[in-house]
Amino acid sequence: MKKRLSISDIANNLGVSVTTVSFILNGKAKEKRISDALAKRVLDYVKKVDYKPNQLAKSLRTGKSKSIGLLVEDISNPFFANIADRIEKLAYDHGYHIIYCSMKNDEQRAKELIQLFYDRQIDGFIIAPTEGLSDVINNLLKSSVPVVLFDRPLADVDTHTVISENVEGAYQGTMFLLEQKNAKRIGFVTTNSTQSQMKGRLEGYMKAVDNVGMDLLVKKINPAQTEEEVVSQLKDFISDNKLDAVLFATNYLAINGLKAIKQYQLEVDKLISFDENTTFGLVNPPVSAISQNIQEIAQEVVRILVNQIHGKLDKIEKVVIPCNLIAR
Amino acid sequence: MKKRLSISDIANNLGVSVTTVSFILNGKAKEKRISDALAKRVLDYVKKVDYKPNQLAKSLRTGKSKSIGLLVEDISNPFFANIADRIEKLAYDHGYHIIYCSMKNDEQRAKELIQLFYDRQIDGFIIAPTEGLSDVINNLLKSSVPVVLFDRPLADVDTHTVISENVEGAYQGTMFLLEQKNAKRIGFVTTNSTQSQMKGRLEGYMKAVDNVGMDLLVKKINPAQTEEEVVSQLKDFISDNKLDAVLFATNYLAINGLKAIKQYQLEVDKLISFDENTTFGLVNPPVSAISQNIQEIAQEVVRILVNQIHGKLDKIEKVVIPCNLIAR
DNA sequence: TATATTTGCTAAAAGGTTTTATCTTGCAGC
DNA sequence: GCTGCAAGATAAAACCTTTTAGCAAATATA
Repeated sequence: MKKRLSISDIANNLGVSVTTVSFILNGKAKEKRISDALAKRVLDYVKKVDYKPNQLAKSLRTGKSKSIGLLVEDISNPFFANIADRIEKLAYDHGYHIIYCSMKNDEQRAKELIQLFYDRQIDGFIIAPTEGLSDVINNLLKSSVPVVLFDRPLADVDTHTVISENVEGAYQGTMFLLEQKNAKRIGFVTTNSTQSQMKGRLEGYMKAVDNVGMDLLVKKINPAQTEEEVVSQLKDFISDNKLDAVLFATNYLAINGLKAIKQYQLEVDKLISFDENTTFGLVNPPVSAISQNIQEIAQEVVRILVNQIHGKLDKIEKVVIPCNLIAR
Repeated sequence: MKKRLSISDIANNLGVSVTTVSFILNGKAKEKRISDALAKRVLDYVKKVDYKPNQLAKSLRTGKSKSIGLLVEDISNPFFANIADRIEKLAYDHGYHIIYCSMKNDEQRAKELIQLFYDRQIDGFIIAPTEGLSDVINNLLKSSVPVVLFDRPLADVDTHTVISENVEGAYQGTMFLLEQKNAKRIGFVTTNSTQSQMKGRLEGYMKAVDNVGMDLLVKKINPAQTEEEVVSQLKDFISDNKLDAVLFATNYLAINGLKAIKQYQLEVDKLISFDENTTFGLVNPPVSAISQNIQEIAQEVVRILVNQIHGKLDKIEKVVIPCNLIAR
């Protein structure tokens, strides 16, 4: 295993000082009055031997690591997977790379990970937080570490956030069921979590239903249950309440709803869900979608974080991105 | 912004040497004959002030970073997203964390990323490679960097690999269509890539069809095309060849096949696809699946890589994991 | 009593950068 | 012949660890 070249190897081999090589490599040749001739000689040699600086040493010295920590609940959820994919690409274009992690309901582990990332001098964090994370995120902020939250803000954390227009999205989705689908009894299925995006969606549903004086029909599912339990509860909810339409607050619930409908041959056929899914047009009944604008969310998240890292942000930004309704 | 404590701050504040603190912190107190009293004093103090060692400095000194690079084609593909999720968890249990990246057909970028990860002294790589990556991976191996490939080996790269039993899986899938579904004309849809997993699946299909002397009906799709083009080609393939059954070599193709079937109301109703998808039971016609054993693949990948990093592996391991047939 | 050995601890180098402060030389101005 | 300044380069400190080699005192051995 060939030992890697260091900057001092370069300096020795060329008979110049380490400082000089460093200046040239960092584009400070002019500023530091290194002669063009020498600069060229160094650059040529560096290219010839394919020298690459040790990033660890660089980071240690500068305190910057050119990397961003991305924490989501579950990378195998298509919404997060897609957004991770976009964020990764955008960050790369800014010269940052992503260290990601999924937290999977394990708060203890999430905290450890944030600490771990912090120990690696990560330049900033992008987090779709769970509720117990307020303290540790506030600690980051206290240490002036840039943090952007997305998907859901935390009530007691005051930092940049990028979220979807959940209330309006759910409102439009419900109105779609009312006006286009002529629904009479619309159920709303959500989780028992108190995450803000879920509250927003419930609010939008309620607003629309209240508008027309329809009954509020809400089911809160505990996602910790087995799939069978969830499916069976959804069946009961749909049939007990004689629903002809359902708004699902998230993808995962819609899919379990479809399973219930198929398995128990339920009548309900006017469905809409938050978050698009490639197969929503293929299932029976088809599922319309309130689609979050993933590309735009990713763009804003990265823009804000990078600006903040570069110190170009003075006030806290709270961005809200509209959703698209995909009618089916 | 409070400056972070360093080990020398600890040493100064306690009036002991840096060396001593380091030894104690690294559990070498006994071995280095530090008195229990002092060890306790240091540990108590470290806990009290919540000191965390700087991982960069640690890595710089030891040459180990306790991190693993995971490179896949596209993290938003559910197969990769799920496997990434599992790998991440298993690696964490071994004290490693994952730096992931999706390469998105951009070979140039993939090469840069591998170099970048290498520059950060990543302890090992897990890669689902594309074909142009042979050289750069061989370079890693030449520098004795541990590498495990999964999903698809590369013909000209000799390292550890974990793959599914593609030939057998496709064979069983085809036999299922023949024997259980009583299929008469079975088409096989794959991509135009020459990746080894695709070759294996084709081989399994051919073996089964040849067995019974049926016609070979194969369509190779260029995935660079737009969705409409793909859907339209699939429609032509299915209707021109009067297929009554189709085996899709991958998830993405099956979904486009379903779109073609729905959009053009095709007759074909005996479908099976590589890779499971939550909605395959909900669509019409339902899609059976040749499901790769994601948990086991992740386990083997991590086991091999960690062993290799720890120098516990002398020979090259080539692991093949069976698939499960999910009949619908 | 003199010599080994053990105990308990530490100085300093090493790892590879960046950056501050400084050094030498040549030249212009007077 | 002196001063001041610019050009062109560099030595050394700093970032924070780990680890080698070794020191001083106490204890054991002969």
